[in-house]
Amino acid sequence: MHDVAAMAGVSIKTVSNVINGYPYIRPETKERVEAAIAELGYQVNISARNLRQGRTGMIGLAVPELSLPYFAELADSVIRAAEQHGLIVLIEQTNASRERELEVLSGQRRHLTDGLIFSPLALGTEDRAHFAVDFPLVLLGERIFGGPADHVTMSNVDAARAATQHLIATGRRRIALIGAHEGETVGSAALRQRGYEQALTDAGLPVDPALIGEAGLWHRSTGADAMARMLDTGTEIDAVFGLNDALAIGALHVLHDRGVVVPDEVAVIGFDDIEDAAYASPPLSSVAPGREQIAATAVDLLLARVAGTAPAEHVEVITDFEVVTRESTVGASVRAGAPARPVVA
Amino acid sequence: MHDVAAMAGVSIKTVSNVINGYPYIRPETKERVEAAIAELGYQVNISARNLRQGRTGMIGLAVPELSLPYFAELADSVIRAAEQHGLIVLIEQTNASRERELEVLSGQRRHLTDGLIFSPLALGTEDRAHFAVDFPLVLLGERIFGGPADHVTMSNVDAARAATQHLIATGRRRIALIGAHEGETVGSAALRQRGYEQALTDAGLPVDPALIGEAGLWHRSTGADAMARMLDTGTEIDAVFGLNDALAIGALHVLHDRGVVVPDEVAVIGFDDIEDAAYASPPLSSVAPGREQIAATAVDLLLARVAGTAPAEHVEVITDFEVVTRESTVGASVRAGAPARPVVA
DNA sequence: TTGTATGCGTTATCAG
DNA sequence: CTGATAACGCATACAA
Repeated sequence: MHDVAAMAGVSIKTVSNVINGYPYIRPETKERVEAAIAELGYQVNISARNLRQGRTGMIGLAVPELSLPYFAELADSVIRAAEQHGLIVLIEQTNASRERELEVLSGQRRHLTDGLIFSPLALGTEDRAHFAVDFPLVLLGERIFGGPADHVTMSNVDAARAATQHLIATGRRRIALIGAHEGETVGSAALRQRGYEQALTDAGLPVDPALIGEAGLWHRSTGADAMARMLDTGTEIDAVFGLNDALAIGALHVLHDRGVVVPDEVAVIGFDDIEDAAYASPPLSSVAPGREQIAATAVDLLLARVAGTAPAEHVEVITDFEVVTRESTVGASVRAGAPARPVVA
Repeated sequence: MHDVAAMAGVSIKTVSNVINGYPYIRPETKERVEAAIAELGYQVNISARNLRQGRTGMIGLAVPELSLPYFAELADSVIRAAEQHGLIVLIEQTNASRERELEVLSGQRRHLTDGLIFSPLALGTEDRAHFAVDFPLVLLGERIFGGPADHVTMSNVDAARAATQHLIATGRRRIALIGAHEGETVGSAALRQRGYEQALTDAGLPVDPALIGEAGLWHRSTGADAMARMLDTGTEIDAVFGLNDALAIGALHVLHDRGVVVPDEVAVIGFDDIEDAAYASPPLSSVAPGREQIAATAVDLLLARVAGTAPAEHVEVITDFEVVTRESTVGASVRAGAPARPVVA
């Protein structure tokens, strides 16, 4: 910067003014400075600027892991949304470990970012207090802990109910649930299960514990395991509701392996509508949570919090969802009478 | 830091010494300082440290997009590898756009990171000069441009040849290739196609242009399109080699849709061995490129470059690969005689 | 419209 | 072993 000032024959302050677009500056001066900048290939030292301004232009995004397609796609969307505001995203993987999630909140890296978008998975009710942090924080997912922070989510209960209703509407009666978390009451698993049970009850169907498959982590492998266990016990089913698409794809895998025809014998629906879903064999019906909308909203909310323009109380945003029907629930043989296009819930 | 020093009754420099693990420091002093740090909840200001040290503790990772599973999994691995060294990863998405890839190299964000791991896709031979940058850079993928930078890659040619040989070994003769880039000579597409052609020629089989399916972007959708086009022209095939798994999964999707039985009528193999592959229906054979090894090597190489301990000439690392056989090529009916476990190439 | 001087929070130098 | 003090590169209050 000194060199640039010297070359342009101005003071360092003027260089700063030019860089930051200060308006009251003589065109010819500006031109000279810009020429010098180009000539010297000068670039602002962001560390110095950060130190001086106290802001970093970076936001954190903490997710379980990028190898889970849903979070990869979410990260993609968040990065794009942040880019719109000239922000850089710094991704942290928690591996859904309680310890790592607490670390994220304790904010070792807090000084690196202006705020954090956090999708917690492992933290439970007992960790409620940890969410009351003194930096801008937006939570993704249901307002889990009576929320001492802003949060953005779709209604898990409503969406799960809609998915289950879709199965019921296509004639299914013995609907297995894959991905339950026994004993949990506030997480996505519990909420989605609640929606499932509501749909059954509303339709006058019983809630059969034999149809509830546990799966701690929502991976393809755990979905496959849960499906296999259920089939092994001889439980009779005509549909599967995977609490996310990875679970559903795992289930699909096992069904294929056992020679069960989808959807003729068993219909399958997932949740998240990751890109995989559309290309599964058969294509997987799912619930689309409006990923882009979630990402954009979260970034906006976080920025408002950073800028101090957000309301004092914590904000809660509920985003839209959509039940997307594909061959896994509405196969050729069943398709007659069913809508050919995605159904908006 | 001042406050901590005051509370502990020492100078600010001593606090710094304690934080940075300077050895020659009286235990009781250290203890006092640590108590003060805990008491005040003090955390170092990373921006200030960066400014002072000229290093940021962050490295950049530029990939096309995270919604492509291969790059999501790669990012996952790179983040883990970087973590081992106490580094933070900053992900940038190029969308495989030439413009964005050049931007990444022009280094607007250079001062934010100590170095860059870059997986280019759009840049071609004519951009060769842009890779000669004055900051630590490690390229992922084949040494594309006579490499004015370090790079880490597996041998695309060898791996593609091995994949094709596997198809030939299981009795396939009309092997379609999906994902070709017409006219390209240096990118992954060209190299993998070369391996495919070598395998055919070695086996005395003809290289039939009708079997080459173009697909610019390697997405599921483009793979599906290419497969559909080829089937529409009535080209006779008994196997498909997707130049990556997304393409192969797209192809699988179309085959399923047309009622073609995999692998009985047509065998399918992909490339990358993303997690999806194992859970496709049927499970997809693929080439595993040793993702973890690539990530770890790239990070190590970059750090050596940052530390200045790397050799003056540019380094080229070739990583291992493995042909993983699954049901899509070795179905129940064909499996007899074929190895039951992954074959190491 | 432009220049001067100061401090952001650290770490490094060099005495003591 | 510890302390005083000078940078690091920038943005801003204040002057001119």
